[in-house]
Amino acid sequence: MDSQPSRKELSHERIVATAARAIRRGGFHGVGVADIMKEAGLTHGGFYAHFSSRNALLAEALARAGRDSADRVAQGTAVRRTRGASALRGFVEGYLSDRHLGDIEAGCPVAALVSEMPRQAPEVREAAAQGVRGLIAAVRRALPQDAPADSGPAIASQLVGALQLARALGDNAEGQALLKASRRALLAQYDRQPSD
Amino acid sequence: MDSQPSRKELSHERIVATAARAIRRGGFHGVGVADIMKEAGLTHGGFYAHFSSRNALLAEALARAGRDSADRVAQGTAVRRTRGASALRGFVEGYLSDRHLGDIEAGCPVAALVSEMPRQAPEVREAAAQGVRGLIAAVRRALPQDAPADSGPAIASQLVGALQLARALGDNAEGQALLKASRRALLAQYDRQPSD
DNA sequence: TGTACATCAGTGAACGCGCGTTCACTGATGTAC
DNA sequence: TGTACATCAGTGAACGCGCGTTCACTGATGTAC
Repeated sequence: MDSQPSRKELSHERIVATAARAIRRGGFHGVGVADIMKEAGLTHGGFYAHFSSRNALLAEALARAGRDSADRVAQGTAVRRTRGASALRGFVEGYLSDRHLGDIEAGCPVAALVSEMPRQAPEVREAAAQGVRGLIAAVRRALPQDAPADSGPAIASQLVGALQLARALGDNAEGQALLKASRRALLAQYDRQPSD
Repeated sequence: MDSQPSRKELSHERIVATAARAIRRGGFHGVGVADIMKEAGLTHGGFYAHFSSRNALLAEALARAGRDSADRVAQGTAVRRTRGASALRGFVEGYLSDRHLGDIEAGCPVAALVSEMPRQAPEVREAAAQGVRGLIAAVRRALPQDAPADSGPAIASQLVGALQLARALGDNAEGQALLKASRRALLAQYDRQPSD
């Protein structure tokens, strides 16, 4: 198995990881092939030895961003659980945290990119749809067993929407206030142990 | 008063209206100055007699899109109210309708553009923040007087998020199902006369 | 263990293209007498 | 009412620039004997 990644595989990996951050920071249109290659420590000429097109990289980077972000969210949720929070509370407080508000680059790619998704090429859209499905599934996993079936998509919508609206208002008091209001409303409705 | 708009004012108006649709269709990066001017029946050379920069147009177009969309939503809500729906139900069913799902171009600019907003130039961001505030205010107006203060931002988040996630999944059964789930969850929580 | 050669990953110049912006000019509109 | 001129809105060519993509080449890695 891939115990010894080749030099090329290492470069590929590095390019994808760089792009995964870059698209969340600058949007799908925001960063060019040359920028990404440079940030990965390479020159742009070698790009097409790794990817058949710019869109192929975008699709791969989006999938990668989704995995990275899911790991991060799961980790944050776990930490909050050890402090006694329910799974849902842990998830919501992590996702709608001031930290996530400010850290687009390492945050949820769905929140960073959704409104651009419908305008992407088919291969990118497919990766985007997978990202959305993955987020909904993650929310569902954090819900109690007896939660109504509709609440997965509904909560995912609220999480994504709130983070985006807050970011549009700015990483400041106004944005943070919106985040806090959404956290409260969400937890008041779905969580068994209201506090905060 | 401006009873007789000059020829130039008419052109200006036409450019802004065209751009207001174009940015929702193609995103802030998706349409160029020349495209918009052409679609408005002009040549691109005259652009800078109307706007100091491309960003100035984007800001104006965004504000215009917000007003147009608010009018449309208010109208749809009014129609639903005559059929006996509560203000909130009318609002939610209009905003999360299959029609709105498919009609990005004439729909809510916040849903069409939020995730791109934080990456825009200051003047565009300001118009964007106003759009978000306007949407939250519109939601608040549709809420019963005794609704908790947090629910305005929370519901606005859910509306914007759901429409976007549905669009990312596609204007098809999957997207429509997500929309329906969100409608249900929202109305079950906030509306007094559950049905559907 | 060392040499000769083939393979491979990455380089950097070049391409065609579309973009935002500028500007000298034209033709239409409106005003002065 | 008609002519002469000034103002104004819009035209179309041109600019510099950055982008995605291609390609001939280089230097390093790995294999054969």
